Amino acid sequence: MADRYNPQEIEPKWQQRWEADQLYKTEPAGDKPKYYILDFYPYPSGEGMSVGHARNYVPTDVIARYYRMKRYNVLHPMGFDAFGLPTENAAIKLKVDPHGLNEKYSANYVRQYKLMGLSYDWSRLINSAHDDYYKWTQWIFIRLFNSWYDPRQDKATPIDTLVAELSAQGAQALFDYIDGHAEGAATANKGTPAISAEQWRAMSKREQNEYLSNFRLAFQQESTVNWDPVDKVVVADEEVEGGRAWRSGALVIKRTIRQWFFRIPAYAERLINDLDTVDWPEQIVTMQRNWIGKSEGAEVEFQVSSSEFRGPNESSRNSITVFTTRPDTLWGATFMVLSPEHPLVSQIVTDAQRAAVEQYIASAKGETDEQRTAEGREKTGVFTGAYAINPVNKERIPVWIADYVLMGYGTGAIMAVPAHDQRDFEFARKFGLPVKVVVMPPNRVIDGDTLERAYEEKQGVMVDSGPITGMNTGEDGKACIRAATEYCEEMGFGKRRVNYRIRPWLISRQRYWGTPIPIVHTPDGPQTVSESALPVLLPQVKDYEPGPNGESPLASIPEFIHAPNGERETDTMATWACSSWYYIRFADPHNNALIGRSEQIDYWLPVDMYVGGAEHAVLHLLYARMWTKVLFDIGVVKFIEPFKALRNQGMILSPQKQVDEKGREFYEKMSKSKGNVITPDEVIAEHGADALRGYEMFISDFTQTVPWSTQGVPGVRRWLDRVWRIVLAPNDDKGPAAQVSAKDLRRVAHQTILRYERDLKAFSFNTMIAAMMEFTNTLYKARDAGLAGAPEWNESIDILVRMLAPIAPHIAEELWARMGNAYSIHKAAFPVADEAAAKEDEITVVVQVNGKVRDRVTVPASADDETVKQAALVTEGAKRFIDGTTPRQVIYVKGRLVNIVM
RNA sequence: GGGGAUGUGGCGUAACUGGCAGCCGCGCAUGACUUAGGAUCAUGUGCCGAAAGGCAUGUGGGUUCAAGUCCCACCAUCCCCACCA
Repeated sequence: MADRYNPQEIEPKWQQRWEADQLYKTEPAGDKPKYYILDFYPYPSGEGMSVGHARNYVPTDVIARYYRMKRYNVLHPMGFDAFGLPTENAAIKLKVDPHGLNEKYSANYVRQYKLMGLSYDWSRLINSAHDDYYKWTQWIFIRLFNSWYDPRQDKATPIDTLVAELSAQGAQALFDYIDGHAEGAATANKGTPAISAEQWRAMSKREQNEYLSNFRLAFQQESTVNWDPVDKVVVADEEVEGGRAWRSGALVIKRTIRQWFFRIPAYAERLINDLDTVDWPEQIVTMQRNWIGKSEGAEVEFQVSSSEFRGPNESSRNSITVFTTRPDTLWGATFMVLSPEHPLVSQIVTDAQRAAVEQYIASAKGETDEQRTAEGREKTGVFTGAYAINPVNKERIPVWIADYVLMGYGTGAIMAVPAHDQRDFEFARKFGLPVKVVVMPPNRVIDGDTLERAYEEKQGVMVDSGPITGMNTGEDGKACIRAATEYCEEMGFGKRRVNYRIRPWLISRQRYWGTPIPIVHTPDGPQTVSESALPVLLPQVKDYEPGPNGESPLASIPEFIHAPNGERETDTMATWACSSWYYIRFADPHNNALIGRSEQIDYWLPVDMYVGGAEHAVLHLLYARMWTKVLFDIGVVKFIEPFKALRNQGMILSPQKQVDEKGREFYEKMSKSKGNVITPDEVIAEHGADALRGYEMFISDFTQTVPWSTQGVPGVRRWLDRVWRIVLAPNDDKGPAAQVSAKDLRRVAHQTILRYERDLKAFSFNTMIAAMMEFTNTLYKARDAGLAGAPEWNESIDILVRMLAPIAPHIAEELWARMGNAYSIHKAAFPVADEAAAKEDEITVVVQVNGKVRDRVTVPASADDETVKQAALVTEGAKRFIDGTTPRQVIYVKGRLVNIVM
């Protein structure tokens, strides 16, 4: 009798041996086919990992191990997203250095990973807070700063090319091109003037730099941003949820500060189009598309009526440009609305309305996003006193300001068509403005009573609409929109325009624990630190608290600020910057001279399989895609999408069932504060890493959110125990005799290989484990049939243990050794399925009468259709129902069933 | 308001192209072996019914020889976006 399966004994033993032998060290780049499988690198928290974190690490490890056994050259690395507020806040609270905390937390993560038997190549470990890493984050920042997006080449280009163009011919040709191309607007900041070459040359260096920042891919701009009063830091739009900051949960307030941005809108079109080239979950692709928010429509220019205009400069002609997706409803525009922040407001407001307008602007500024967008909130706004002329029908319409028009979208101004837009309608009703119907739904007369919900009608016939009167909007309404746009273009007051919802990516943070921005502010404007001077090191500080007015802690260190040519930038980069390129660094992680040798990058990238949580759908995954495209444009990488395939794992919840106030059952997330965290450490201590790994895969469909079950791990442990016994002691504890032939056993073995590989590639890990359990059960039956020791038996055991190796690497290694094989099973080949052996030679066909199962019949797999039908017709179950009559129809579904229709 | 997902035994789930609903596991029941069992082995386990049989995949319709799967309507839950013109 063999000794018992004891994971506590064999797991540490093999883990030490593997580490000593560097068993999982990546092979050098070469001609072998490669497979790069990557987990979202984690932020290492002081709490360590829960069993929920292992939900993706285990399956990716299984895949990595599988591809190694399939003789691929596999890159499976790990790193840490170490910068950021949680560590910094912990450091402030504990009054310690965040550098030290980072090392401590990361080391604990590494310990836990090793405990789980994960096969990362630890020689490639990276940490985004180490200066040999953030040096290259700074290097990319410099490239962004020194680039702009040339719409004529449709790519990022050195800023010097723009400087040369400006001094030679000015910006007019560039802006003519942008105006003529509906998609080109995101190249420059809104309102950038088209200066002449003379004007450019007359500018001071500082003014020139100021002008160029309208084009740079990394630029600083005064801007109203979300301010988190608890963490004392600005947060990006993407980090605000329901008016509250993502991390601290504090209500954000608006603040106007100079901030650094990346010009991600310039890449909007490519970020949408290239989604067609990736194998990602449909849901994530949709979310990215919605986030980028492409809208096609038109820009239309409205002249401000001169008779009412009493601005400081009587002779200037003001006009308001609006963006609309419904130019066909232009004839129904009965007023205009500007955003309170619109620069034209102060110029067009009449003296009589000035006080009211200024008061409104002031109160709008003081509001939080939550107040502004609260559910059911009534529209607010103020009349400016000015009027505009609707260019299509020359009607004089009033110009209002209201906070429901956002400065950040479109032109910050709209034409209001209350008959066909809900928001405009609500506004018109509140302030008694006229409503004019221009799209008449079929079979319906719109009068005062039915006006209320007229905007819900999407189709109809155009009325009172000049040249498009009488046109039918049709199925999609595109024809009228096209006709109206063409009319505007002919008449010269409008043009086709594509608009994107996505805003510049806010990247600067007024905090200590981040990558310093490699910029020096000189009298001539901001300049990048020279590449040879990188990295700009994060200095040691005594106090990590941000200043009372939100200054970075770095601002209080004179030695840091001082640079030969000016003052250093004291903001740091948000961690999104670090994570936007780390997957590239793994190709050549310790190169101090280059971001990575191109032969390494070209061999390993892009990532073949990227696995992590769906919560990063529009944050990290969008930013990383933009950086990849910039690096592609400037020739650093040769791929346009960083992650060929993406999969999202579901969350694991606490096993304790809760009941809400309505009596409904639910499960909570695991969290330290709720005291319901289950750690891999405790599970491994009791049942071993292999059982934990097995259950992480078996628990549910990979993408599903599911509560942990404390009963589940022992169930898998029991299976491993059964594997242990059937391999090492097949003749102990025999059951009653069973009917399994050697051929049957061999067939199941080879069928299991096929199922295993199919399920693994489909991320169907739960059914993959189920297939392995079934195979194990078959082996027990085969033992009871007296097959132990037969050649087919030995082959099956060999197959079983090899297939077990990716799932449960420790027990597989131990069994492999005890079977007398040479170390290591993880260097052995994966079994190859014999398709012929996997084929059934008999099939059992279900016999249905009128769709109900009445019998079943077993026939040779080679039997032809007629033979099977005849066999079915003469079964006892069928005969009882046929009862001498002739069936109307007999349907045979190959290998599955015969349906006799009476 | 817009977009998306999900709904199957007591529980986690499975079901390939429209073809036997419930694989695998948990739990439970009975038995065996045991000084003992939170070990192991065997058998059973959707519901109703003694059985024959009938009923079952959120609800109601439809298509089909055949529907968990396709179509229509509805209900419930969850996620994302949201005064985005």
